[in-house]
Amino acid sequence: MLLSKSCVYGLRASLYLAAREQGEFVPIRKMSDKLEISFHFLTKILQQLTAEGILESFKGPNGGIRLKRTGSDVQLLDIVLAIDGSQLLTECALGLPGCGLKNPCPLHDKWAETRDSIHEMLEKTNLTELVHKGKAENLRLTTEGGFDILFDD
Amino acid sequence: MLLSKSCVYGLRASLYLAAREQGEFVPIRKMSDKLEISFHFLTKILQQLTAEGILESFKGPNGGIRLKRTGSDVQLLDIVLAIDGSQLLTECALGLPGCGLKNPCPLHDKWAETRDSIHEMLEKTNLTELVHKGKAENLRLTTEGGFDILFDD
DNA sequence: GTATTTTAAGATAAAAGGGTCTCATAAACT
DNA sequence: AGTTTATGAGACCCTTTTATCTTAAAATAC
Ligand code: FES
Ligand code: FES
Repeated sequence: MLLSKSCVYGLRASLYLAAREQGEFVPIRKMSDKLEISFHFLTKILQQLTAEGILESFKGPNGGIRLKRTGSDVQLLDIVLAIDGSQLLTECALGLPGCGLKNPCPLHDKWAETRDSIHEMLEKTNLTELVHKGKAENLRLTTEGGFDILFDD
Repeated sequence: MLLSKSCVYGLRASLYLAAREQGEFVPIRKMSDKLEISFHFLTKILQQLTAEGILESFKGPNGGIRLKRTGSDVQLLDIVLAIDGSQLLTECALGLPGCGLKNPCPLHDKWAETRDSIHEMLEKTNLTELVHKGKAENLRLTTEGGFDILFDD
């Protein structure tokens, strides 16, 4: 798989937050219910994103999680790097150490090109952009439900 | 990681075979030594490729493994599909079931495009092509050694 | 200050991927 | 035929990822 499950959950949760009112703290329990992700597992992932300064948390009643920056200021790449790290975008396709530093492998040129296109896609796509699209076309963030599930509280 | 370790080992081994004399059976033990892959693990992977009709095996003394078709007739995609299956090229970037069949996710359009570029790269690259390049520039198939390690018996 | 709501942190368990080992099978040579 | 060389097939183990559970800590409301 391109992205780890943790990373995918992180992306789904971030999109969910970006789709809600800016400034509103959303409890993790609510997110885990809506997005059909295990509460405890999601909690851990959100902790990583909070530690990286992408999300912000608040404890106690009326607490929860929200975006720290605006959705248009968070690129998919930020989330992928925070959770999966940079391996996908730096590693050798044949698993050899030091891609780009040492003598390359036969696949290097072609892979570097493909890898750059992945990098560019992640770097140039922000949350708000996807949320607009998702709202307009009622796309899904979960197995069944459309984007509208985010709003029926 | 884009490709599983098994898949990467399968690719390295296939490149090794394509670089050797067509028709020569190479013992797995020799390959595992040259390519620095565990013998038993490599054996399993090669069995998969043999079952898929990409490689051919022969038991007993002077036996081993060789390509069943010519190197120019084996695309990287064949090996990736045989070992990792088609998930990478068919799955939803957000891990939702039924990408392309059901209502898409917000990332679908962008991911489908990126995914196609991966698909195209794997589909249009054959073993012989990479072997030529590898021989000409003495590229590496292993941590340290160059392509020449394939030939000092 | 006590109860309630919520995140934080860490221990633990289940599942998957990666890797090892053993025995069986086939072919060749003597 | 028996020994040697080699793949085939399966059981087994280790590590990482994924997921769960338990306890702590913080903030609020009363
Ligand atoms: S060295 Fe293999 S992809 Fe760069
Ligand atoms: S539905 Fe998500 S990538 Fe196609």
